[in-house]
Amino acid sequence: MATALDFTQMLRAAALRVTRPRVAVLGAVLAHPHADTDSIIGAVRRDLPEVSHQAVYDVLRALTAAGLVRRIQPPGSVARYESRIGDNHHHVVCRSCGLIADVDCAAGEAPCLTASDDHGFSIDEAEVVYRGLCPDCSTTRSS
Amino acid sequence: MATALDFTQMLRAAALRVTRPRVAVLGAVLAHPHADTDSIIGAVRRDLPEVSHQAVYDVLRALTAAGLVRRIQPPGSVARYESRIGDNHHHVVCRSCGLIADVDCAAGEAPCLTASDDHGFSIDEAEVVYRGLCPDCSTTRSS
DNA sequence: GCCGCTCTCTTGACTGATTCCAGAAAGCGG
DNA sequence: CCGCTTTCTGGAATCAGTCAAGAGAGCGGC
Repeated sequence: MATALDFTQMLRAAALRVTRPRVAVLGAVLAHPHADTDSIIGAVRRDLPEVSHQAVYDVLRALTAAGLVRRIQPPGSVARYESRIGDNHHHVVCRSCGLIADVDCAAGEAPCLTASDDHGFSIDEAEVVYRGLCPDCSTTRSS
Repeated sequence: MATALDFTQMLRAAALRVTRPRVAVLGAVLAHPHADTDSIIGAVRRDLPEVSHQAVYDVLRALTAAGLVRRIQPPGSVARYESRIGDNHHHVVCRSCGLIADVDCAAGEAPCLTASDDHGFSIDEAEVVYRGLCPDCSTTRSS
């Protein structure tokens, strides 16, 4: 498991100031993939009870801008953050319970990045959201 | 161009009551693809100045449930509605100006529906959002 | 064509996530 | 250790979307 020291180095590497709230938020995101902002605030406050939600929002934005975390916004849900970055993976969202799981890109690389007709757009990223039922909900529903 | 009569028939076919607000909303969505809720309210009020935003939200939900329109929620934007349904197409969103364009699925059918590892999920839909710069913003930025 | 049932629309208040602001506090380089 | 600059705190504001109650309107049967 990553330690506060690792987080410190990650922050420094991104040219960000190292503060207690930042280390805590970074640790929370690493520890809870796909956590929504509220959960992150809760996790952070277990270490630092006095952090304001404001600080968390601000830190998350800074981390996102620095590329240390990625922000995902599944339809019908609030913003979530994850720490797997740079590997072009996508997400499955359960229609019933909202569970999110990581999925590697269909062909192992980035086939979805190429649209058949790009309308003159210069596309630099593609995000894929699969919708369906997670194993649990699927079982419950069919039984 | 579709007429109020066509909308009436579409509503009846979907077993929905035909009301003035519904015809107007359906027409607005057909006329303005990718419009956000506010724009739709505005468009509807050009015909029926007295409709409440509530009615529009309600109608949009009814139309979505009936499968007459599709709701899309690009990250960083409010909900939008479109009338192209059932053809598995996706969207390009301009990072700079927010413009949205339709894109047919990369391989002409539905390759993106198959995830390499579905974690036991039963996937029934995939939504792809391409991110990039539209021609206008691309030109402006590079010049 | 009229009646009544039921669904839909209007009005207005409310929620919950996110953002804006100003001042206090804390990290970093020298 | 100092001072500058960024960051954090606390509180208020915004904005999309939702909830609720009562008035109004479509549809099916007569």
